[in-house]
Amino acid sequence: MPELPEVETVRSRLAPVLSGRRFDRVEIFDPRLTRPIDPVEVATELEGERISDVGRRGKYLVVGFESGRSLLIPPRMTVSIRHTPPDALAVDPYRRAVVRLDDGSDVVYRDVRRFGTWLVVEPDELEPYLAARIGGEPLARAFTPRRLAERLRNRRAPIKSALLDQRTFAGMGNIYADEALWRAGIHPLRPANTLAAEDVERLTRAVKAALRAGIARHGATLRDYATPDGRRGRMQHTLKVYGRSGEPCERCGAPIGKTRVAGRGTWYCPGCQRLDVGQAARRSSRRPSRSRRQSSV
DNA sequence: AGGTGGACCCGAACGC
DNA sequence: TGCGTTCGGGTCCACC
Repeated sequence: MPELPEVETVRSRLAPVLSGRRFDRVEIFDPRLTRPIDPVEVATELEGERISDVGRRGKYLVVGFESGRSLLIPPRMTVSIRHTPPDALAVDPYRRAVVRLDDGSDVVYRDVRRFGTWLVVEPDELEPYLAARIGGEPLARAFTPRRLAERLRNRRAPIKSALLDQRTFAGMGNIYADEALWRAGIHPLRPANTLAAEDVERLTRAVKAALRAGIARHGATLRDYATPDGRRGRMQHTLKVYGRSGEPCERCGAPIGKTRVAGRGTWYCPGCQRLDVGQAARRSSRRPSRSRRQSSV
């Protein structure tokens, strides 16, 4: 499920090869992709547009054109985007769109579950559209413990629910939320507004570290996700808790547990992500030095 | 108003 | 072996 690290990996691979290229021919095979707008209308609109940049906001891929328009692509669950020589890939039933660029190469868009969408927005529509849906970028300098604390202050929901809410900040999904909470030593069910300043500080660092780890390994390929050149990510090999029920926590040795939060499968360490009060004292007694614990985050 | 759960999708995993 | 059922997960939306 593409989250920020996966979308960022796709963006960084596509940007150098797409920038300056023109959409020569656009074929959309699935009307759901552009619903409620007619796919032929969207395809016609896109043909002739020249790409100025390939950006990202949260989990949205943002293809910017020289005209000032943008193509917004949230990959949701099962999208993969490949950049290939012309007609290089075998046709498969989940191919939803193909763009032929003016250098003859193809951008092939695949989506098994059809949750992904394409939306063309005018220059003045982009920011309002995004602002209504997502908060700030967690890897930006402006994402500080103070900022995060503000976003969590009035929220009684479990901290994991708050992390999955894209308006808290943009880009967390189910995998990296669990990973960040493990790194911060915070139980996923902890009410967000009960985090102490120190907890929020650790969580801020943990969020950045978890996302950066994902980017460094080109994302996590659990099933459908692939980089634009067709390779798998490597992050799935180094996840600390996600999908690891019963395996020993690498920090305290307790078997990783699984529960359900906000309707999502949720993995955590019952040993070092305690829900009860007094957890901070117990946790710090497990680790000799504070600086060492921070370095693991 | 904040929070929760169903709908949308469809392959994989599971159960009988 | 084969079939029906359940699961999962990002986002929107109805409902509490």
